[in-house]
Amino acid sequence: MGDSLGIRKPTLEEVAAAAGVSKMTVSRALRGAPDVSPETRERVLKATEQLGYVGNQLALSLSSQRTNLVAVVVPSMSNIVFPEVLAGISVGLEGSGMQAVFGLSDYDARKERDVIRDMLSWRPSAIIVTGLDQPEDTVKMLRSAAIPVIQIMDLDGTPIDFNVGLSHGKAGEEMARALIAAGRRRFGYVGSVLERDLRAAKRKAGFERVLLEHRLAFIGQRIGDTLSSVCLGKYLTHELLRAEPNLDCIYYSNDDMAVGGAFAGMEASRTDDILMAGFNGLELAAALPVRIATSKSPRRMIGEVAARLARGSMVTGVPSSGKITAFVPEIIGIE
Amino acid sequence: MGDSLGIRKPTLEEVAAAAGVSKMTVSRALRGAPDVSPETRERVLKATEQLGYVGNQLALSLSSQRTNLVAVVVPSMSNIVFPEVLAGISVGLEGSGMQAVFGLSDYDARKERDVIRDMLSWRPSAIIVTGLDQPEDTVKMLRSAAIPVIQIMDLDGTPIDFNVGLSHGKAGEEMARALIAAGRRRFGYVGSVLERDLRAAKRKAGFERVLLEHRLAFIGQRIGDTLSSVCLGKYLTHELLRAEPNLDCIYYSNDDMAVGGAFAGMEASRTDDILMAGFNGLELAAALPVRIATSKSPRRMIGEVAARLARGSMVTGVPSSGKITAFVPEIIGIE
DNA sequence: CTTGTTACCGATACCGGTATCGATAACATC
DNA sequence: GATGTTATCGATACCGGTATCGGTAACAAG
Repeated sequence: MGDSLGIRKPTLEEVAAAAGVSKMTVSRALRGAPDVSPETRERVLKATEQLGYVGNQLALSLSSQRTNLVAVVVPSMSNIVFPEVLAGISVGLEGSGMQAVFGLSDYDARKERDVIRDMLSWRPSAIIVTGLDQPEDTVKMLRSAAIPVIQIMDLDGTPIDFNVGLSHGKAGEEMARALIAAGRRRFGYVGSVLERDLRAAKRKAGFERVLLEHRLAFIGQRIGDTLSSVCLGKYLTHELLRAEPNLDCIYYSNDDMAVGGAFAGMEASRTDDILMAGFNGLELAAALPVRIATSKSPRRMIGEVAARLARGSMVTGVPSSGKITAFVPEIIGIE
Repeated sequence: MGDSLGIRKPTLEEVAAAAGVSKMTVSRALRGAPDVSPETRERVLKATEQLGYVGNQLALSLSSQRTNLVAVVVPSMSNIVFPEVLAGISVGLEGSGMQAVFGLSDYDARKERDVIRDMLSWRPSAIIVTGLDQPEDTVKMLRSAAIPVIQIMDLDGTPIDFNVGLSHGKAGEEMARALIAAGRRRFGYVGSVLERDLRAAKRKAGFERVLLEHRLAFIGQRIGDTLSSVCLGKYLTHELLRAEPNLDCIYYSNDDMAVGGAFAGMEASRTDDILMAGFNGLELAAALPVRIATSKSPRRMIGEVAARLARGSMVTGVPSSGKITAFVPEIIGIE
């Protein structure tokens, strides 16, 4: 407990006593408000220093009726995507004095609702949530919070307030088009728990729409029942390659799975005649000894833009940018 | 702003008015305190429901003089290690009603101090920080916060209060011993910005101590000047292999770098005569088509234990477990 | 009928800040 | 000397909860 368990931290009142002024004057001096003489300010600052005074955000926020908190809810931390979004948010918040409070929903709508409720009880000045597919009661809660709701990552749906992301349906479509244009015809699919990762499901649906347009379809697919991972991707790919040896392309639910697929391809010596396609554009994918296709999602940027919107809301109550920020992922690794 | 910008959220007072009781009674009813008749409780709950009342943690915490916040400061989010620690913390906190507030230090001591200061102004009931090497003024600040300070990941140093992690010096030593026992003799090293990643530096120092014991030394090394990544590991490894073609083992600052190294080895067709050794035991490393050696660090577990300590502190003020929780990483991938 | 006892509830004082308005003193102006 | 102006500061009332104590009504016991 430090070396002073139980010793309360000094309050404004105590600093005031030490400086021989009222706490109101201390408050003004520390905030750099006018109406404080230079000498008094000096005395106050010295007393603050000596006592090691640290402001109390609880009292500040309660009193001033606004917090510098931004609530962030993401589904998972087990692949690098959401951490990078968080890093982007952290960078975007830098210098604003705002703090991110984060919670995990674990791809579970009920858990998400509970986490959001907990968050809202802190009266954050903005909340960033993942996706647009919250159930009705969650949406109602978010609306009645009367703060900007920033929905990130996804674009396919009706946003509550602000929306920063990309269309996963279109991303799937574009990838399919690019692969077909590159001559691929015999497609397989490898993914995992799509009923939870709705964005992956949207990409798959988009991909299939385009396949259908070309009178094509997935020849074979494997859906895992654990969270996506490199291991799972590798395992399922081995399975799929055994069952359908004549595939010339496999679309994966994301890059983690696709990298696993690439490893499986290497182990099966199928690196030349089959192309693995993922989603995200992980740094890892670029370093791979074999080429894989992927769509580069602007994860950091999404975080930064979301943070900017949150910042704006603190100053003006209304962010300056538009309601929807749409990104179009760049496809790389084909040809 | 939802559909009700500016509409203040209902307060206890308003719920009380709606239920026809005093706000004290509402407070009691909602907290499940005794001294409330079943009928009154019912009325209160209905009013709460109708108004969509959500408690105000600011007022609660200020009034009760304790928060359910746990501050967490980690250096980075750009590899999967710290996100997994955060996930562990999140899991460990589950059901306790506590919230994690997180900040990034970016491997920068000054930034870390500022972030910690900001965090402390929220009067968290515990704080989790990374490593034991905070400068004096930061330590002073942490001590005077009069809350449990939980230092994680590292063990080599003097903890402030609680310490959960492993000895990176020893981890380096053990890896060196294991590799030497397996017959490796001609070692190289690849790492990045060690003056910032102090734990990687400790591992390297430990590794070198054992090398010295055996009258060995790194034959060649490459130190990058950007953050560790798969790409960087691959690039530096190619460089090192060109400069020192007769190495039979390369020790890396972590698994990201080692995986990059493995890719370089594959590209240079050196998978049979040289072993790459990293640190962390990433899931990715296990899926690789080639074997690499690594020490499995219990990242999730460290997070969970830290969270448990934080929880304990909220109830009793003093966690029940011991002051130091030491893990010994298991070495895998040799033989 | 008086006196406890118990169950339930409200009034009041905080928690540690900020907003607002009023007070005081020093100085300039008439 | 009376008055206005400006700079500086303090007193007070909040913010939205909780802790604490006291009050009232109903019922049992004497």
